[in-house]
Amino acid sequence: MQTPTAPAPRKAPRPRADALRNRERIVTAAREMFVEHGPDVPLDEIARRAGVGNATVYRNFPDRDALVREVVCSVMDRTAEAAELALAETGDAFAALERFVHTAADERISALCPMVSSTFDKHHPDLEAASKRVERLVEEVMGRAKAAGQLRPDVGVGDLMVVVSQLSRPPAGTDCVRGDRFVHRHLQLLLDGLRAPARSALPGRAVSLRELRAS
Amino acid sequence: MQTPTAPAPRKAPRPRADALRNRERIVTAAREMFVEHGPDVPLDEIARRAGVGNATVYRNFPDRDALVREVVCSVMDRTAEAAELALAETGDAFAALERFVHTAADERISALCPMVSSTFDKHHPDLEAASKRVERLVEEVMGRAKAAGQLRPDVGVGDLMVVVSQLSRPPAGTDCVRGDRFVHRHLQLLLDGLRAPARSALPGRAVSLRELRAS
DNA sequence: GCTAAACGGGGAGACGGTCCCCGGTTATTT
DNA sequence: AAATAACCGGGGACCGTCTCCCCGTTTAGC
Repeated sequence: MQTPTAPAPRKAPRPRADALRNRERIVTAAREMFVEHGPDVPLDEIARRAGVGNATVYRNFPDRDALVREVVCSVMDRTAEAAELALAETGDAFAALERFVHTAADERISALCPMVSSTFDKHHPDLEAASKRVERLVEEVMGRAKAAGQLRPDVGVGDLMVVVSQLSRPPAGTDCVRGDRFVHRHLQLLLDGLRAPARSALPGRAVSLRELRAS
Repeated sequence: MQTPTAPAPRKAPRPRADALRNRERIVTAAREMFVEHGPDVPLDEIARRAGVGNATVYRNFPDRDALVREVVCSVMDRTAEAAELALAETGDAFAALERFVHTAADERISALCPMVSSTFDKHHPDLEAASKRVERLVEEVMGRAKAAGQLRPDVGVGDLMVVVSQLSRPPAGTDCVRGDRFVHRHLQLLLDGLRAPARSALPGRAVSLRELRAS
């Protein structure tokens, strides 16, 4: 009774193609909406933006947290890919870091703000995996720039993630069609501040991703 | 029938002392709540945080916009005072700028984010007055640092206000007791990026406060 | 072409925010 | 110190909105 073509060991009726496509569209829409309107945006509006019926959202995700988690994980993956792309740049190490920062902003890294929220399970396995991967890759990007004496040594992965998130986030209450007119400008300011040699001493200590999760 | 002691020209029954105190407490509470939870936070919670009954809020402010406007104006005044304080510093011009930035963050400058919101009357006279004052003073602080060759010339008042607001704003969805542990650290990074000579060219143009208001 | 899975719109139920009412309290006046 | 008027604060009604289910219709996959 085994269908040799389908590797379905048990109860794996592979979902329909349009179902997968819709799920993807929902995650994409949710990412944008979370960035623009915060994590409390009505699910019905996410559905509308995704071009699907509201029921499709509720079918795919048992509750809001599940959707938030999926969005956060997907953004982490995108961020990780941005880091890998930057690492492929074999030339100037700081240029690689710059590329990573600007790309991460475009990939809506600020959508993982809910990660530090109180009502959010930070210990979900998917999440910890994605988190580890990002931290390792970004650490690598930053490490190279530090080793080349181009990046100040007193900043951590957490510092970078928070600052880029904050700078690329749309201002509160904005119905931001404004887009990212200023974002890359301001990111560039930050990057100039990150260059070695440091022009001043920072208060506090370099922060890691782990410290960020520990609310 | 004139009471010579009270300079009440017409219908100016000076409000009771506790009424004024309560009004002030409400504005203070609202500032914190707007910063932490955005401009849509329930008015009842603002009342709770202020330690007054909800009716007192609705009595003092005809609608939400009135309260928001008052908060924005008060924060602008605080920011202006921070700038004046910085200008009093007759020594190093860039040190004055640094002092201003850190103080503005502590004074909750990010509470004037709603100013760029769509549903907000940007042409109210009180607001324009406060706005003018802030722009003039910050322009002066930055001008001095530029003249001294310490501040890169390709940044405007708008750039500074936006960046400081964004960096000092609590991450979305945070019930932020986290406080500003990292804020001053990250502001310092920014300040290092602001120093002359510029380490890179910024995309776009220097932005003024006016451009910011023009949604 | 058949079947079962997925879709989408409409609507019931519940939750939460806004705003008013009114009995009690407190500051001010003489 | 007593009178008076303004102010306070909690409770509750109204209303908009979000959530989530139901069911007739559509569409992918065999």
